[in-house]
Amino acid sequence: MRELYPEFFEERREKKGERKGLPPLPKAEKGKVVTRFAPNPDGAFHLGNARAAVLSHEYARMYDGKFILRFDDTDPKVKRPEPVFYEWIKEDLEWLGFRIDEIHIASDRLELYYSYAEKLIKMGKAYVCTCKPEKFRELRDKGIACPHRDEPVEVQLERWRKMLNGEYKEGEAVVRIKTDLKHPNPAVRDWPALRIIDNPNHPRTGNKYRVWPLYNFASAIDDHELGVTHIFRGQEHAENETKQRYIYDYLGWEYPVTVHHGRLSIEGVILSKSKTRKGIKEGKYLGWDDPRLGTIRALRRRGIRPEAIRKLILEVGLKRSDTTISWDNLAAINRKIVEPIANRYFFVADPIPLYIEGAREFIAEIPLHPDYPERGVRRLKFVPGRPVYVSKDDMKLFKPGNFVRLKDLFNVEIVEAGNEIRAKFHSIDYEVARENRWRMVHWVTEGRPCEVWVPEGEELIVRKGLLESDAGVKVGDIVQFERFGFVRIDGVKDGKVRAVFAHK
RNA sequence: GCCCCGGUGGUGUAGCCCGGUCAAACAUGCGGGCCUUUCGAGCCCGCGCCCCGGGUUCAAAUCCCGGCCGGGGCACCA
Repeated sequence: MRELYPEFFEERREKKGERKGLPPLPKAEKGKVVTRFAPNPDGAFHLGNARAAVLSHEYARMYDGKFILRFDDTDPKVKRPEPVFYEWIKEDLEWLGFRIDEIHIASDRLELYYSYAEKLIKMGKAYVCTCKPEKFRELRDKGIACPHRDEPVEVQLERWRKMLNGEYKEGEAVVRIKTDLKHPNPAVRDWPALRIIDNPNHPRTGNKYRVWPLYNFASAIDDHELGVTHIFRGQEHAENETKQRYIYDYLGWEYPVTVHHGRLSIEGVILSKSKTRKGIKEGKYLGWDDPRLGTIRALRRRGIRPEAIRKLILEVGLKRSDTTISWDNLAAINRKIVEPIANRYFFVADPIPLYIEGAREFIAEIPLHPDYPERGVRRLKFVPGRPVYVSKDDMKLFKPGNFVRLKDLFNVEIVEAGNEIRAKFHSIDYEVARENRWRMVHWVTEGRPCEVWVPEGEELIVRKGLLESDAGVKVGDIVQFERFGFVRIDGVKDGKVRAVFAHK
């Protein structure tokens, strides 16, 4: 069939073919796409945020456009920004391989928001409401205008001045955007745009400003002012669009194209900012880069490569439903990237001495990477009378009468197995082990102390053991501990090595 | 309670807009085999999915209605 009518199958593939990369973006023109990523610097950047960031950046590049990083740091109180996170977020984005074309910080732009607030008040599209919050909510739920809504512009401007000059205290006045009071969603009705914070003590502006815009106001204005054409954000923002569109309509602006994606999480990895912050405070987590966490820094610390994160997010795409991917999935992507670069070493977890009788001195030469002999070898020296160490994990193989091959060394017969193991030399050749299907184990002679941190859900398991003594590892290396898994070297101190487990 | 979204193998996606070529594709996972001085990588074989019920139609994963399940929003947070 296929041979007779190749065109037929060709055509079919085109119509229903595989999607390569991201689908085209609506209303996107080469060179004119502007996207942005707008985090609040109140915590570390994590995989969940990375979805919006990667999509935004990827599309900006796909269309030769511009990618903007904007810090939405307009809440000095509830979600307080911290100086360190401005730096970290930028670093993490760069680590992911992003080219950031512009950086803007909302807290630098307060005067801009003020000018638009005033403009909207003058237009009669916004007003200063001095209702108690509960009172307003009550009216709003009934679809009734609050007493301040329809007062003349001069009165509104006077109140606005009082907000700015401090005559109103925190909680006493708020600027609201007029909307349809009968809007089916009560949250949309006359939503708040700017509020007062008495002692903001903002990390960047201190107490210079007391009137702060709320997210929907600042974001709506900035997206327009910065020329953003396409917005990618989580579906939790879908209803904010309804609110923001009022401003766009009043000012005659065109609303950007929006894509709402679902939430992205990884099974068994903690993402929540508040949970993380709490855990750190209580000493449960070591910090924002604790390997159990899903922050970009934590993933990096575990040896996850930036390409893997990007590829994962692109694979998940723009689906609107939430996705929880399994660690296996990320691991599979990462393994392909890391496998060719990771040199091999023997790490023996929970070492047990193995005494061998009848063997001569022998030096095992093992390639650093089996596929790249040019990288050289490591040498492990066996000395008669001195034990080698094997892992307790392999204990089931060490039964008297069993044969095992010490990888790249020789074959032995187990004589006795307990807190230490006795064996006698059998033969050198690998072929013998292979023909008899003897299992192979890794080992070290002296070894240097090494511990591997293995994150498992809420637990961080520390595997202590011995790493081959001459292993030339340095911090940041991603290596494979043979038969154990891929790890990233996290610290080397006084010859002691600490590694963080990535995956098998 | 009200207002939005979603629901394709164990997991993640493609296909749905424009019904047939979809007893459904890709990746991962799992089982088995080959190869290999790693239980790694690679190669081969196998397993496994259209939430349910109606309707429209010659024909439905795809369109319509209802149900069920899941997520999100309903802050002077972002």
